[in-house]
Amino acid sequence: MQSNANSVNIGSATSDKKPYHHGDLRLALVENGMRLIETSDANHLSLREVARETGVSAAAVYRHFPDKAALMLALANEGMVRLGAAQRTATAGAGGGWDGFVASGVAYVRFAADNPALFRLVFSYVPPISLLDASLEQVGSAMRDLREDIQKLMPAHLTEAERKIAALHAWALVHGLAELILDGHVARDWAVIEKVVGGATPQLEARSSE
Amino acid sequence: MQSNANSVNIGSATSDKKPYHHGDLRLALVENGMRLIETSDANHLSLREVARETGVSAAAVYRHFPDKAALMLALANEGMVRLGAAQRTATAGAGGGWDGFVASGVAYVRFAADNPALFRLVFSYVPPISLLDASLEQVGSAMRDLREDIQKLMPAHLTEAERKIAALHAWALVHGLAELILDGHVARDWAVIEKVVGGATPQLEARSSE
DNA sequence: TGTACATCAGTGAACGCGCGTTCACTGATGTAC
DNA sequence: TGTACATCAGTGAACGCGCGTTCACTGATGTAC
Repeated sequence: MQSNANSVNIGSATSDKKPYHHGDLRLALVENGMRLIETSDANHLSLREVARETGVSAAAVYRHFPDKAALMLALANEGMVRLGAAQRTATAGAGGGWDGFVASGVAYVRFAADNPALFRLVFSYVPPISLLDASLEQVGSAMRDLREDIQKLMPAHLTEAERKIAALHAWALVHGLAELILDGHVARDWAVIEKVVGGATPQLEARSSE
Repeated sequence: MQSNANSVNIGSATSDKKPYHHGDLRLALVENGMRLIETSDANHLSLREVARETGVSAAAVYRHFPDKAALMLALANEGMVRLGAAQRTATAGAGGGWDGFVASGVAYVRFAADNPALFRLVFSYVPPISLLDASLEQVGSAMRDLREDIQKLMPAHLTEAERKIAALHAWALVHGLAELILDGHVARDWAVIEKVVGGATPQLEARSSE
């Protein structure tokens, strides 16, 4: 099945881009889109660019995706999956517990720093009108997994309400760090970032000394 | 000097937009730009749109700004100023101290929620290559003020290094909340947000119970 | 008070660009007889 | 084994769009004599 002989672009062989060989164009589009969005510094990815990179006409994309949003959603979904994987790897690597929790947070920030455009795509494309559309479901569920992963890592002695607040605090903290780094307001200083994510926050101290 | 009689667009009186009267077009552009960006839900503001809203040709903008980036920078600067003002008002309203600190953080989040496009413009347009350009200086300094305001509000008994970490923590926390709200991942539930910003974080508890 | 002139903030038409999307089409593939 | 045909994933040209920016221009304003 996976013969690599019958190239589609025999006619337009001038392109030096790696030509797409018959097989799964949908997959090739997503792969090339991911490569583009990992590489690119701009935070705008166009359908034509993905098609161009894949060595295929823009119209060909419409055989596999109803519109641009659907293509972007596929990329966002893949990004979401990778972000989750990076976090889980980090948690496991740190041996769980508090260190694992911190490692997971740092991994979140590092993922953003390493994949700026992808990170932004994930969070801007995931939940627009959310639950109605079926294709959004899988992305939505990846996002839900991420939230639940955070909650699972919370200290066990907290009440449900406390866990919710604490999880949101943790998420917002790493998300804010990520965004500030991407916008250039905060340096990629991992020693500092680890301290911020893992360190004690001043709030408790301030309260107790009030 | 501020005669309001000599309208510039006598010829094209078909427009029902409030016509621009001679005076300070630069100011009018910024004002209308601010109104547009406060209103708009999209996070893209075009030079032509601002000119249109002001009732003036797109080319007229170039009498007052060298290019689009300069216009956007002016808007970002104004946004920065307003954000700072909102925070200082909130701090003062809460009477300083810990409550003031929390109020300042909540004001930051609320400002973002109320002015999504403006908030994003501020943070994306402020620091690109930063210090080299003179017009960037004023925006840069407004940003510096904001950071210093945060640091000033930190508990006094911390060391310089601790303050730096703590300030970054606080900033990242509210910034992350803001972004997550703008992307629709977190609800505009101000009771919850106040708890997240003002509440004790789980980190310290987790560490002490480790 | 009147005339000649420089200044300069605006106009509006045009430019080239890249975009998302549509459309009639082509040519290879696989199946039915 | 050979022929007729349906399927369908691709092409490439075209569409309309809004954008940022440039350009020669116009017409009001203020000044010099």
